[in-house]
Amino acid sequence: MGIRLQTVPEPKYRHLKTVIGEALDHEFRVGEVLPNERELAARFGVARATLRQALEQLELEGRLQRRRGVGTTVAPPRVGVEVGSENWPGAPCDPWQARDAHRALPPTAVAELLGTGDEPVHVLTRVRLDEALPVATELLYVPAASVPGLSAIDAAGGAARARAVLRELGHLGPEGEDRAVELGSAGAEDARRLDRLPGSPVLLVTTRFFAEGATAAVSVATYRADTCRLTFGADGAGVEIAPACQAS
Amino acid sequence: MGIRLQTVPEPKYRHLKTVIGEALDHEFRVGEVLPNERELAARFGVARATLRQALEQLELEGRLQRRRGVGTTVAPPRVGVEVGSENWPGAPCDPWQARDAHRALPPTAVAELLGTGDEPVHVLTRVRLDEALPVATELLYVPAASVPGLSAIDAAGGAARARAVLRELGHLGPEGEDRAVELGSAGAEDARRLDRLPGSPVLLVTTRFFAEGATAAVSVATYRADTCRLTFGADGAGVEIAPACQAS
DNA sequence: GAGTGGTCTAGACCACTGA
DNA sequence: CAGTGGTCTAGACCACTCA
Repeated sequence: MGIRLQTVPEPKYRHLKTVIGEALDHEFRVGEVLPNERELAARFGVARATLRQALEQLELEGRLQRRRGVGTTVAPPRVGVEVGSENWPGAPCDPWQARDAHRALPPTAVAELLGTGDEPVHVLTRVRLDEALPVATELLYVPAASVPGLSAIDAAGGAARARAVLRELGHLGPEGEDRAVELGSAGAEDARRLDRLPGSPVLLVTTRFFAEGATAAVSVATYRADTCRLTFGADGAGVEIAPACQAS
Repeated sequence: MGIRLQTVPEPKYRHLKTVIGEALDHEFRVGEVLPNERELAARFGVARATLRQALEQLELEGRLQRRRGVGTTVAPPRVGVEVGSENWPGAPCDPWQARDAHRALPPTAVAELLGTGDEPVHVLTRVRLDEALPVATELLYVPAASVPGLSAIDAAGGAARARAVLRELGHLGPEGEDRAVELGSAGAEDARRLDRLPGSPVLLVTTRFFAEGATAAVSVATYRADTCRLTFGADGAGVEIAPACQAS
């Protein structure tokens, strides 16, 4: 029989994806709105569910943006977000904005990384913006031992306390960090903060910060997978690194 | 009206996801097969499509594994794959296996990174295995200028030629690298090599390798998002890095 | 209130796996 | 071959946005 090039016909939704994808490249501009789903489905002669399967994949790839009640628009290229040489929490260039702080027991997975048994830790909630749009949310777990200068029970709550913890963290001698990236889906809380629906795909970045021979903090950051490209700066010579951090 | 805690009921599929997710934690072991989709849908009193929405998200999170003709099984924890201190292509610890090599025009995006205008480059196809299972595929683009020792038109094809290119690359003086991670979906080719369906979510890792003041090569690697957690080794003191690479 | 995408149903048939 | 997940249909209603 020779080589089997196309034993089985390509599923409709995949063909649709190709066709629409090409149309996006040639016939649409960034921000332009597509015809609505019922219209598109009719035009291609498929059920709406089938069309949606194609649109979902294009959205996953960051080519489309869909918003309930509004419509489907052509997405801009993903923004590069520097993660690799992310600054130590509390350092002047730290791109995160503190929102809140409280004390709580970390999830067991985090507790293991921190090596603090059943002790409660500081939990900071932070947000990372790009052009005023949220691109990530973060939970930063800081053991009490990492911020000895902080009065154990401080009445200051919320953002003010968060900044106090960060200030103390900034005084430690950074010794490096450790990172893992994996795919996840946004929980209800994260989805709200990222202005997405729960279940949207996100990139989960877990970072361990080391100082003075111990794990000083663990960060679990949730980046919008549709709009973000995580970048890890060059660690060699001859290449420009982001220059000085700008005040903002 | 006070605080609105639950204005709208949670969608069924999301509730299903929670319920099944908890069941996975408590009542199933890794590798165990779940009842089939029709059975589960009936048991939960929902349409099969609704059930599938829940299963899809659980699969996205790496908690389930579904295979046509076989069934749905509980997935093992994701494997950590070291990416950060990935060795220079052709170095002795390089975790990739060369499969093929040919000369071709790179995609325009890659051509821009390489800075080789319209010139064809070497394109190596490589695979990365973990425990004998493929976790990633890669296209490595190597400009002719990076491998001057290679006879321009060498009759040796396939894996042999790929190894020749890598050998030459290994002679360069590495000056660092540059990396970006984003979400994508597997193309037909990648899907086949990764033993997944086309369109499955993947982590796209684009790496620039620098040597002698120029971009020596660009790698576009496609990691299975369901089974992989990309790790970026510590760059500080006091933390163990992967020891010597074992011959394999 | 009109129009959008999001959820859901109850079917059907197909492609693939493994016994 | 029987049983699995994958694709597809033609509807329906809901939640949300914005004029």
